[in-house]
Amino acid sequence: MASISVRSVRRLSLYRRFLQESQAAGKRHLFSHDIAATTGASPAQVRRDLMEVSGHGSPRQGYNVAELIDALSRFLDAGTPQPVILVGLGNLGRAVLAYFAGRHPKLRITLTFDIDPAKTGRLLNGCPCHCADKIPELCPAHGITMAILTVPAAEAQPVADRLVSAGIRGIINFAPVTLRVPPGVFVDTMDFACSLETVAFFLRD
Amino acid sequence: MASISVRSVRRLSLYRRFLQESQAAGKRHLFSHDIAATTGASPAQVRRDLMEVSGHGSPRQGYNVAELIDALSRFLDAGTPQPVILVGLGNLGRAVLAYFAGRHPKLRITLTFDIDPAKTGRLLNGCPCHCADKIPELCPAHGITMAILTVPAAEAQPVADRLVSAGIRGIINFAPVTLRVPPGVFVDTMDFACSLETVAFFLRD
DNA sequence: GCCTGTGAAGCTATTCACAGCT
DNA sequence: AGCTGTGAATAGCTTCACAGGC
Repeated sequence: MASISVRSVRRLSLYRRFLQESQAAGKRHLFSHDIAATTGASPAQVRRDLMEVSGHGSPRQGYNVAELIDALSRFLDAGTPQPVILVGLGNLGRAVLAYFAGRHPKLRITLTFDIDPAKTGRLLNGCPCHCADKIPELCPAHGITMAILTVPAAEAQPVADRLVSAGIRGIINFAPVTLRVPPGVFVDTMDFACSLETVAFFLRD
Repeated sequence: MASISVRSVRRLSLYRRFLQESQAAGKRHLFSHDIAATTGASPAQVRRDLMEVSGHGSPRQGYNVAELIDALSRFLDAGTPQPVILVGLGNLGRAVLAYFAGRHPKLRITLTFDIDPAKTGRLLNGCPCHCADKIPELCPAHGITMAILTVPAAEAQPVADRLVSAGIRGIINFAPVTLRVPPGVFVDTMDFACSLETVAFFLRD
């Protein structure tokens, strides 16, 4: 497989979500410019991205929605569902947990961790919360490779280090910190302070 | 001013935050490779980005931390503090509100909005919550141009439309939806479902 | 010696433009 | 006629490499 860029994969994920919404709304066929319009890409880019998943469209009617969703899912999803952990059950952690609850068939938060004894041992959104000390034991035991990190900024790097040594190789980081991780570990930081500053900058003309 | 890319501005914002932390830790001088190492950029990129703000470093000691923070702030910040509104006080909205409370000298959430009467009329983190109906009245009255959108996915586009007609020109969107906005309005979507799928993809080899 | 600042090169991503199809 | 799929062209971003300075 020719190596595909992070940005293309991200767009493919976006296209799939839009296609699923369209399907729910009763659409059977869509053109590249339809997908482009509501996902913010150009029609040419949609077609080029879709080359990677080789879901063929017809010139007459465009893309068959159901077929394309299947092709995208085969491309994007692993065969088996992937368990994900969430570390840090503050406001943000609970919000993210609630957001993901039961939403994605292939990516489910199956365990959560916190250091606060008041939170451990309970269920939140049907999901057990363990003491963060258990990370090195439970992650390998459950074959978990992905984590969502919603701990305070000061904790983020040390917790990330522990996650990595527990076998985690993908992290969605909500702390306003650039994590240092070894090669082969993927991190995506949701840095909204940075986003806000960036948007603010471009409002000044 | 030569036009600068969104990505450069984002990195500059990241550099500044790192410099502020370094300053708090007692650092007076830093080299481009120090900044690069902890922000995930290359040293050459740091230097190139910093060309834009023309904060001059010396070959002997690198960059003077205090001077560079000043230069970055002059570049990134508007002269006066910028008020920001937050719309949608669910779990996520409250988490984001708590996160920003008092954190940024130039960007402050000054008003929040929700449609739930149980939430309106109260203070959250010292910030008054109004009924969403008041957006068209209050935003222009307070000269607000930026919004953080933490409403459910189905509400995001209609609310965004109302924000735009109330004069909002920058939106940080947390809903898993690509917003359609007129030219001149900046949107940054924090799409963590998408991020998680993308990270998951690259873990499969 | 080892840094910064920067032109130039190299690389990646996006768009163009058109052949081929229905 | 109007779409898809795709090679070619363009635009944009990142790194190289080195002159200049301490």
